[in-house]
Amino acid sequence: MATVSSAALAERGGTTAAQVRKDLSYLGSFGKRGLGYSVPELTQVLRRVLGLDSTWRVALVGAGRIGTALFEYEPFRKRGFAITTVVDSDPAKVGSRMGNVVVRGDDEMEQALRESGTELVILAVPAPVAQNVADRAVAAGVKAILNFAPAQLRVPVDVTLGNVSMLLELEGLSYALARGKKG
Amino acid sequence: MATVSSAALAERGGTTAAQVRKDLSYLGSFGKRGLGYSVPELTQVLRRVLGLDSTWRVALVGAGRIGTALFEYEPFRKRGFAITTVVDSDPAKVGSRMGNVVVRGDDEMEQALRESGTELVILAVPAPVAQNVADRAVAAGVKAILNFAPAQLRVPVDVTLGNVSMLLELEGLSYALARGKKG
DNA sequence: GCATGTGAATAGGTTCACAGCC
DNA sequence: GGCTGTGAACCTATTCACATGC
Repeated sequence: MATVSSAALAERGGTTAAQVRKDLSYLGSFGKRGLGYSVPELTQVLRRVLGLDSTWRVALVGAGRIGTALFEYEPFRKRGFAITTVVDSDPAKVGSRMGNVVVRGDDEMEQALRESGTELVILAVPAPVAQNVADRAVAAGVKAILNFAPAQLRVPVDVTLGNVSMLLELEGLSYALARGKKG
Repeated sequence: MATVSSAALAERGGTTAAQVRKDLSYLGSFGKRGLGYSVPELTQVLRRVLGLDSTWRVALVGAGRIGTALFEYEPFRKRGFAITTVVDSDPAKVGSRMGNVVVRGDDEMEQALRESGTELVILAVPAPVAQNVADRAVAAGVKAILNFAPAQLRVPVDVTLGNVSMLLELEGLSYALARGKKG
């Protein structure tokens, strides 16, 4: 059984079979009618499309509690996202090691990003400074930012921004709880 | 100037004025034509609707790196989300203190959730055990779960599930980078 | 026979545009 | 005059349903 049906994928992913088929159809038609999708072929196609077969230079800016946790976050490593540059503004941390990466100072950020050829920055800094750090990262040639700060960042169109909104999610649950009491 | 226009809100929030007006219109019509929205009134309404004037009992399950970081995450505290129960499966951690909260063992989880009257659980456990822990939390009366594990959880309809998908976001950026190289 | 791939139908959500009110 | 509130137009995304091919 090296094959999987759209219904099975939907079941796992919490969506519908039609949705799965429609989405996959945009990547070409490599399903076998009457059978389903070949698992090896499917993984290969998805890895390629998602760019998971390439290796991106990833830098972590902000080595506070969240940043440190992300540095060692297993799911990132498992999928091949290795953080090779770390920047922090705390002088006490600069020069120390995280794994085998030496923490660079905030004033060296642009240089560190450029010399490592970083394409992707994980931004784990306090909200008030997030926009400023993002601007500097963009100026240093970064093409994608994963923002963990609860702040609405503005970036140029050629830079991709991803947000991890822990606070918004929590507020969403608060909303649901408040509604639930009523209804 | 204790008033703000939909255009100004849109500017800050990275959306459009029409969108802001449409959304706010569902909460009643408390804007003043020709002026905008009263800031105190707007904050009050939003706080009430989001349930931020209520205090929810929040428990943290999983006191690993991510969990510990969340426990001390400033934006949560600032908005009034205080974690008053912590559970971890590591015997070395059980009985130790985080702030002034004593860490409870995994086998005490249901009891700890029940005796604290927890409505909301922050789930910061490894993906393979996330569903099992979620099921147990639901059985213990939890009504909302904020899941940090890269896993698609299944919960009853009367339980609200929020996901913080760090890995998915990162994969999304990988996709954008891969596309960007081509186009 | 069974499951994909895909046009057609539907639903959902965003944008337009303007009447209404301050 | 300026800005909200909202029906209508529009656009995007999901669901349906079935012809197609293994």
